[in-house]
Amino acid sequence: MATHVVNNAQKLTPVDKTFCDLPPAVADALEQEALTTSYPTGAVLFAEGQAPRGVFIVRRGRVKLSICGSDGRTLILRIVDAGCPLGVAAVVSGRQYEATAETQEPSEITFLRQSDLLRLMRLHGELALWVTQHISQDYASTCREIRDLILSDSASEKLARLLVGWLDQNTKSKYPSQVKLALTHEEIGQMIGSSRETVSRLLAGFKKQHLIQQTGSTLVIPDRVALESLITA
Amino acid sequence: MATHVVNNAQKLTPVDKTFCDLPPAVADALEQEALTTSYPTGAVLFAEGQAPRGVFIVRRGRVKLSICGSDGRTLILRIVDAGCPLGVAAVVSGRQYEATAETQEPSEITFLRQSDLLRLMRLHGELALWVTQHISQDYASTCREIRDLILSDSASEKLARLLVGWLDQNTKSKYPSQVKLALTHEEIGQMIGSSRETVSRLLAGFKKQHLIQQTGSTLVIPDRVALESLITA
DNA sequence: ACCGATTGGTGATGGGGATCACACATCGGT
DNA sequence: ACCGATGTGTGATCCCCATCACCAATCGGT
Repeated sequence: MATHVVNNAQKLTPVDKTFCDLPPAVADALEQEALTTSYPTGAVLFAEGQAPRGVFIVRRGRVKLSICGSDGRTLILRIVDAGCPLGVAAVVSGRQYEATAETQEPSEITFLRQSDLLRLMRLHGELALWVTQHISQDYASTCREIRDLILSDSASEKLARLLVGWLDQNTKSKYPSQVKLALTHEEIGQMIGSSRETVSRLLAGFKKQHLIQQTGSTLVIPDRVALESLITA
Repeated sequence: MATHVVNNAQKLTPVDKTFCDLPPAVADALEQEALTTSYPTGAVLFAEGQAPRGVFIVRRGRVKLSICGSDGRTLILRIVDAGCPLGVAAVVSGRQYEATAETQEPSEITFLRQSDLLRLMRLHGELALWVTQHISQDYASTCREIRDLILSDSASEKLARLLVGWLDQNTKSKYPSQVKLALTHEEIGQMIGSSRETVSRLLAGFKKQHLIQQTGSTLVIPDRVALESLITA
């Protein structure tokens, strides 16, 4: 694991992002009922198939959302950053959690019980709307995931798409063509539905074609367009 | 197409299912604003990528929900029966429709404009909740789809799972081990992410193993357990 | 009853990637 | 500085299934 860049960037407030884009009144109401806890790396917030207990809101850190098949193989749905709620759909619908949530670094996470969330949703229309928006967003991103993973389907295309996607999250950073590689090859494989070895080989190939350069855990993508040209292929 | 079983079962009311599980007051309000139309087979209600105009509620008939990849291949997300709303997530989030909706048989469909839905949601808390529930449901089913399609991944396993799924929708029918085959092999392929030929071969194989019998467009699955045993494999 | 169009069956072939098997690198702790 | 654990590089092999190529069967309309 090349991770553990333990955040030293934010020490202004105890918790940097307040409750996301929620109006202060609602945020306060949430804060009243909620419980914020620190978790170490590898903590499982909830597991696929469990009955919903409540929602978890990532305040600091990163959480891996994954599902696993009958044969034991794992697919990572997405990596969730601070500001995002987890398990909302399950809590609202009362069905079991659709995926497993596991911290990828030491994280601070706010928990809100199912009953409290539902009550507050009834009280605050904005909260209900916020919840609904987030679920739709998750739905949309899952649909994209399906399309990308099933209709591709060369592994190199999927990997290229993943890398380009990472670039897109970095547009505001100082070096927008750099990406911190916070995942093992195995995990990358679990994101694109292929094996560790294939990822290794593909990355090597990309380097040989000068599509990427790697120094330590930093990836540089000099020519984004070249990488994108693999995708339509 | 072996379809066109044009429903002769329900002629009691002009539209059988009223607005699903909605309380009458809300249903009436919807009916006020909504517009119900008859569509022929093959009509496209909305297409992946379009800006959301409103939601479509299937009152009678069946609608195919699909996405398509850059290479033109198609994946059918699910077949939607009467009583279900379509395009809700897109309308609520304001993002583009995530999939394409196309009628599979002559259908009656109620359309409700985006602005009207949002206004009514604000007025009727139950409606907002209903919407949210449906989106969560779609989200859950999409997650299942991902798991089944990516983590399987022998094609026979996927097909077996599909067949068993069809059985589950029939539990209340007179012959719970029979399934009306309303899809072409090509479409089945698009549901499990494989080719027409593979589906043909697999079905032939299943017949040879006496896992299924087919007469006309009726499938009989004599031993559900045997079929399920393919899934864990 | 005809004929074009859509659907279904089945062989042959090839390729992409999973899997197995090792060796090397790197990390983290005591 | 050592050593086990974890992650990475790369060859060899093999098998599933997409694809191509045809033909048979069935449907649907006039």
